[in-house]
Amino acid sequence: MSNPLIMKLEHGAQLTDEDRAVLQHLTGTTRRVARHMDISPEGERPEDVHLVMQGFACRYKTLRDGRRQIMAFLAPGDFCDLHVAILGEMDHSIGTGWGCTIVDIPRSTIEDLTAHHPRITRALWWATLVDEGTLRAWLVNMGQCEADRQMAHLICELHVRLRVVGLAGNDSFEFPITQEDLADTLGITNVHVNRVLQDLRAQGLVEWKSKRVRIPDVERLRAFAEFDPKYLHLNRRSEDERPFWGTP
Amino acid sequence: MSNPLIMKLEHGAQLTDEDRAVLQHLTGTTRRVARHMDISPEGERPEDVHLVMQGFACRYKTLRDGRRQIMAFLAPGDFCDLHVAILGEMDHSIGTGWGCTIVDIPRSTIEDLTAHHPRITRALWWATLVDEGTLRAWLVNMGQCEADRQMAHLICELHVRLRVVGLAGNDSFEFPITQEDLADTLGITNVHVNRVLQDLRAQGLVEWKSKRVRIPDVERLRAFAEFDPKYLHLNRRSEDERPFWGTP
DNA sequence: CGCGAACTTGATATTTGTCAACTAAGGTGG
DNA sequence: CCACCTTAGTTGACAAATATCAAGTTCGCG
Repeated sequence: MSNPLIMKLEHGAQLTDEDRAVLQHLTGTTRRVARHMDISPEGERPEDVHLVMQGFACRYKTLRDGRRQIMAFLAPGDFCDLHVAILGEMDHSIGTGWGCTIVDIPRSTIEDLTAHHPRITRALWWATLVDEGTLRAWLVNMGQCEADRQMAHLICELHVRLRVVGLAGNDSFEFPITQEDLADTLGITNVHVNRVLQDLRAQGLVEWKSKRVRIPDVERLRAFAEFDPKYLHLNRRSEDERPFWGTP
Repeated sequence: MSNPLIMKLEHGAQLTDEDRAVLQHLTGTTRRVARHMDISPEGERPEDVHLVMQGFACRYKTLRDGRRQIMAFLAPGDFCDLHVAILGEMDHSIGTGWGCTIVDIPRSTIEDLTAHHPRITRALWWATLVDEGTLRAWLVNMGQCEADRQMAHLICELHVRLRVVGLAGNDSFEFPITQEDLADTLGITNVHVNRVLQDLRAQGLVEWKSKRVRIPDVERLRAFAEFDPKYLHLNRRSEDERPFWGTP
């Protein structure tokens, strides 16, 4: 079983075999979205809920003068717009930075799900609240840290999140993003991103070569970034402690 | 009727008279919390849900070296930690910057409420999702805007939010916060806050004298800040359009 | 192999931070 | 009601972080 949604939600609630079966058979249309396309543009009132199955999407907002801020990376197992129905319409856009596979799930399917499966409902709200916690962590990061710490923190976060869905090894993961996109994420220029990365490489904290990120010493990078994964609220952490924290 | 919680939730769902009556009689212990006190410290697993009734609280996180980032201002009608039970424990702190009145509501009371009043439940989730939208707006603001725009944007947001609960007039409101706290909010130094404020004053965009903020020309400030209140998802906006947008 | 996108580098400008002093405001005890 | 004292706000000189602009260089793909 390698459904990223299930792998993720296991960390947010105690699922039963029945819950897992229900999630495994969530029906929807699977489609491949090419790079630089919008999945769900700002202002729309989406009929479907969108779930990332493979690759990465991102939440972003474009300002009038063309500047762009990326507010979240959406990895496999992440919903793009789960509860947007309550708010009415999207106040930002969802795009694929680099191409990904999406499942479009009718809103009614989700409503069915939450009407009959309380543990799943709870897990879905857990995921939403973790998204909010992640946003808070990004805000702290952006407000209080210099660019090198910010970058390191982001890498640490991605490492943990991708491990949860089986997409990161002990010390590395694929992350096909340009330095320009990173700049729009951290709120700095692409030139500065480049310099910061070189600096991290020179310090031996990060290797980042052609879409693959490697972290030679996870503990050292976490210390540098003052990274504490608590905000991700991965409740089954005890089980995963060993693999998460690297070489035994 | 001037219960700020009801005034706010009216914007998130269609409440009935019965809903309003239930909210009006929400039971809890009212207490006054002095300035610079914590209502709900990081790491705690609070028994009660905390609702601000008067004055301001803030969500914040302190880093090891003492730097602090304020992530939200909590005004009358705002819950501090409504859904924290799902996450397990607080990943940040709630404090009173400047003294406020809080109602401690037992978690069981909230659970009763959501079990029997679907419209209220929906309104409470709406409030949580708006908090998340606000956080996204702050992130965009912080990532893409210079300090003067950030400050202007924050003032525009507070103006709208305080109008909703009847605490702001057409062009002014009370906001008892120090420049130091503002600095921790925008991620800049207090010295820079001071200079930015003087700049805004010189441009005639904002008056801010002894805890009272006045906006001589709301439209002009909004244009300067590129402020669009859509992210606050105030659904009854049509009714309020006139007073919100100033002189007819 | 060639072309466009992504990445890298250098020189310089702007924004913001740091430090340190000073002034104004508000609250308290005499 | 005043003197004092603490806190908040203001100012200036200078340093550091980051942006801007412009020109390479490398990489990956057709």
